[in-house]
Amino acid sequence: MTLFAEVILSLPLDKNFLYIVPDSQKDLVRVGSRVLVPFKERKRTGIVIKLKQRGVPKGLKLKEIHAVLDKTPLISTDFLSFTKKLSAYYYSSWGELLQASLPPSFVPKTRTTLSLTDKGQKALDEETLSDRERDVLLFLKKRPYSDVFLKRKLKMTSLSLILSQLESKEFIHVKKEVKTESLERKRPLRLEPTQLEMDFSLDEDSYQAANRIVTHWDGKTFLSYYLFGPSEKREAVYFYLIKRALTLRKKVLYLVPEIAATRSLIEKFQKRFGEHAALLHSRMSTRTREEEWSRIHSAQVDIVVGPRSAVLSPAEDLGLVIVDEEQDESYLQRENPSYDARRGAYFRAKQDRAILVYGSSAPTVESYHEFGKRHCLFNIWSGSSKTHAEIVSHRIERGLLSPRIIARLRKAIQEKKPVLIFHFRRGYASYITCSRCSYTPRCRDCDIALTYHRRDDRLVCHYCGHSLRKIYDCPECGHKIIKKRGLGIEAVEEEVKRRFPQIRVLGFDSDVAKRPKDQEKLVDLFQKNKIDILVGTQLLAHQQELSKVSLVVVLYPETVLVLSDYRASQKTFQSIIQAAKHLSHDENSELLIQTAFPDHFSIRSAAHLDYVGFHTQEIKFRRLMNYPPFTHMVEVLFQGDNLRSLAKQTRDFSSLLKEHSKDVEILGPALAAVPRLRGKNRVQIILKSKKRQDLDEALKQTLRKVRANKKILVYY
DNA sequence: CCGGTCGTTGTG
DNA sequence: ACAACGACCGGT
Repeated sequence: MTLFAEVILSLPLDKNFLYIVPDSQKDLVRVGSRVLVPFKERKRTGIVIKLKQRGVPKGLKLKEIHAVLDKTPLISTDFLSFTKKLSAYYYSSWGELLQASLPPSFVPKTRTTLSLTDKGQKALDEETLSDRERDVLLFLKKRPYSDVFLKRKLKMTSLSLILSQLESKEFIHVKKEVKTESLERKRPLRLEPTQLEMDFSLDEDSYQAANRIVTHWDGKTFLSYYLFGPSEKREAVYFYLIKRALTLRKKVLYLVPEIAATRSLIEKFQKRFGEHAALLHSRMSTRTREEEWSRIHSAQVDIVVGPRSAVLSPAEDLGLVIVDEEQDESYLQRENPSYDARRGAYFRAKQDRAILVYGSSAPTVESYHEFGKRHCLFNIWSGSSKTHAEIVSHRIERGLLSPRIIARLRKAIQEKKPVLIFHFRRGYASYITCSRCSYTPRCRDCDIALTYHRRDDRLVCHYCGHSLRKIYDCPECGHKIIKKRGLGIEAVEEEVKRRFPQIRVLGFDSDVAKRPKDQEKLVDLFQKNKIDILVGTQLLAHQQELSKVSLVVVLYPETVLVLSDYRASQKTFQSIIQAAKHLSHDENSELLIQTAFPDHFSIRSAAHLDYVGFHTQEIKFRRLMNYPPFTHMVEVLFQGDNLRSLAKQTRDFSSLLKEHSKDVEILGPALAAVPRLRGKNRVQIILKSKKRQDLDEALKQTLRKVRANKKILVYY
């Protein structure tokens, strides 16, 4: 009897591939093993998801598995089932998701190296080549290159054709090789038991919450909760629950926003849990990541801490899954394979029958609604500070900073108190424009006005990063370009310096401090009172270790509000709350919000730190407009060079959707919010439906029939 | 007629 | 995704 294996490969396809298991490999291969398989003249690594002896379609010339890479299955059936559910929910490819869960070196594939032969060398002298062949050979004259690099560098269409011709003429040598490294490179484990430094001083309501969770926790039932309260109190409850999980000998998964993957968090965990904890984050070296992965996989650690991708970590037997700062959008992966780690955490916890705990001081409207309805939401706000807040109505035409703000700044400076100013807009001006003909420089690839950055005197596209030197004369009419509109953080910094030349002001944004290390440095300077006023963007608001101040100024939070996004109000509210978090708890601390929309409910309720008030209003709007959580919402984004063919593609897609739809609202096709990005046009279709099942049905049927360059984003 | 581009199709 | 294949296109 022949044995066959269904193998899943990292391709953007909803498809498995069938291979013959050669007799020599029969005893080795298992479901969950990595296998090296021939695929289109190359070798790729796949995961075995099924082994069978029958049910093989006839007339298919199957290939044999080349090698089994694992002595024992690398991926458990639980993990397979979890990733499958996640990929189905987000219309992502299962194979790509599985690949994303593994360190890159664990997924070897054929690498092609091209080099010039002696014969090719001669051919170069004899001039019997086409222009393109010549270009390729000249490039390879320097040194051998990989085909991928050559393709990027030469930007030639049908390069593969040229290469195969050159190869058959023996002008180049093609070397194909697969590097399979051994996985046995584990860091030796320090076995000394760590003295866990844990302080469980829970106040009354935190204790109530923790206690209720623990009472219903039997180690074999999936249950989920929401902790609504300030971060310090949430953390105390988390640690209480972590201890509980550890006594039950269960593992813990602790998700934090991307931005929080800082040294301080790492230190906190290593101090508390020592070698029990593994940390994952995006800026880790490949080597460290492999080591941490192996430690988690071999159950050497009890707690895994990391950003969204940590939901794909190989921890087994989870007892507790924590998602802190649940409102944070960095949990949503927008690139393929797209997924939302928040719902990922749900699938994961359910799979392992673990306890799932979300937490935030400003929850998403969706979660607050859902958990409130189920009575699984704990409000642990009691005893929190009474901040004095003030909304200053001000139109920017009358100057960037209102007189009232300036007066407060002056007072703080006199009292030698540090101040934090937030303005959620990078650069000096979001666009510049000619005062005569209104010409505005735009990105050549993205259809977006270029932002002026004064620090390096350049115009920058905030979508693709393309930049050019500032232009002073209008290319249309020759007039001087002078108007600067949509003033950003650099303008605020300049204004503060101009008003208060004697004090130390510093900007804090991704342009000043891109790397976490530089951010830490600036935070440290502020900590040591070497800076009087920090002017920052969202990046500053997210800094965990910033010392508390008695004056926080938020400028024009409506910059977030104007986004054409159904979550704009929520984002506005949340960004103010983020900023207000840096206020000290004493009586005199003050939050000032300067805005041109003083009556907008998201700004009003944020000023009073009144989440419930905000939620009550926002949920009405969501219900009225059929937005999540009252509907499930999916965005299908099409990208292409040619707008006309895009239009046809999307119209066809839309009419197919309509054919298969039952109770699905279809919006569009319409130009996406960013109509052009990196030289590609973008058109989107939005789907909304009360029942996820209806939406699923329509989309699945349509996708079966259509193949186009598109990206699917599931919002809820 | 050929070299090159573009869209479609299959990958086991 | 990527490569292979066939239709089309524009210069000669």
